[in-house]
Amino acid sequence: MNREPEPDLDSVDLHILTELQQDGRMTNVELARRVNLSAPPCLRRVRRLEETGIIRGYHADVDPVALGWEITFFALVGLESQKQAILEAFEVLATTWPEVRECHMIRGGGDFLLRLVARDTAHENELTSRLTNAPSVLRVQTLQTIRTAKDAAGVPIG
Amino acid sequence: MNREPEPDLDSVDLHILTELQQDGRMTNVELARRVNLSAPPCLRRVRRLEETGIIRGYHADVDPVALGWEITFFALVGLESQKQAILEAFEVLATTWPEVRECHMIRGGGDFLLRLVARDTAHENELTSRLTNAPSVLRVQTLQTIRTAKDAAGVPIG
DNA sequence: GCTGAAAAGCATCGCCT
DNA sequence: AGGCGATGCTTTTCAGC
Repeated sequence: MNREPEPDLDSVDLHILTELQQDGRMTNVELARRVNLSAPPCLRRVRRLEETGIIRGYHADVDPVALGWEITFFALVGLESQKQAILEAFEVLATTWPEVRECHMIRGGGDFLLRLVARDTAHENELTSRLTNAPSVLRVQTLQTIRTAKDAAGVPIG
Repeated sequence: MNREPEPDLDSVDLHILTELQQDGRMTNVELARRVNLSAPPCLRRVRRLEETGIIRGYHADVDPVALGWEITFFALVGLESQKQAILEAFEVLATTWPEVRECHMIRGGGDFLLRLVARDTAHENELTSRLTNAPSVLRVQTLQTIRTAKDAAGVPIG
């Protein structure tokens, strides 16, 4: 799990990453077949990609609506100060809420972009006002997703 | 792959989803051990979750920086019209670019929130101006991520 | 809807190229 | 580095509770 010096990836590695990004539960035998390798060297490559931190993990992609999370929304939150302590306090608050799934600090000072899920409109309103009333929060702009045209896993490869 | 009527999930199903959301490559035997089941019923439950579309897939989580995508940013794009044809044309454009990883239509009319990756600052600037100059685009506000405090897979369970 | 046994398939190792 | 063959697990099916 280092974060280091560009561990040269050849085209087979990139092919492996493409496949696993698309289907992370594929068996090693199937993966090997797709990248034209026999199973043992294929597995060795996968392990190396995991150990160097290029593959950070594998996750099931669960449908939020099926689990009762009807609303996905983003919130652009402006804080009243860019002081380190204020920013960190907000991060702690945001990352503690289970409904906050992502919390990104935005360049330019004192802003955060959050992705949240809510069970319904009332819950969304409650989350928004909890955000608005949180310490040091100046403004909250909610961006409610009505349609997701693309939600690609990971990054482009190749 | 239906999108249907609340297929009642018991606590074991929720436990399975929690585990696979966290480690999507866990073997079925290990999963069964964690949810206190023997392997066959555990596998049947996983298959059922997959078939009903509650589990939509599995993805390797690949480190963008390790693959040369140094910059992740969001773009809030305002269009000059809310006409269906204009919105759809923009969606087609956005989803076609490999650098656009997510494209969400935002409630309130004519806005999209995109998540993009770029190889470097020059590439980011190029993408931003390609967006700004795209047909029907009125304004583009970029939100560059400088720090991601939380990036949780999926949704809260339980 | 579970368990347990059994067959088939897979992961993984050591050795060779 | 990749491939082959052997071994021990894992997956998967099927009978029976």
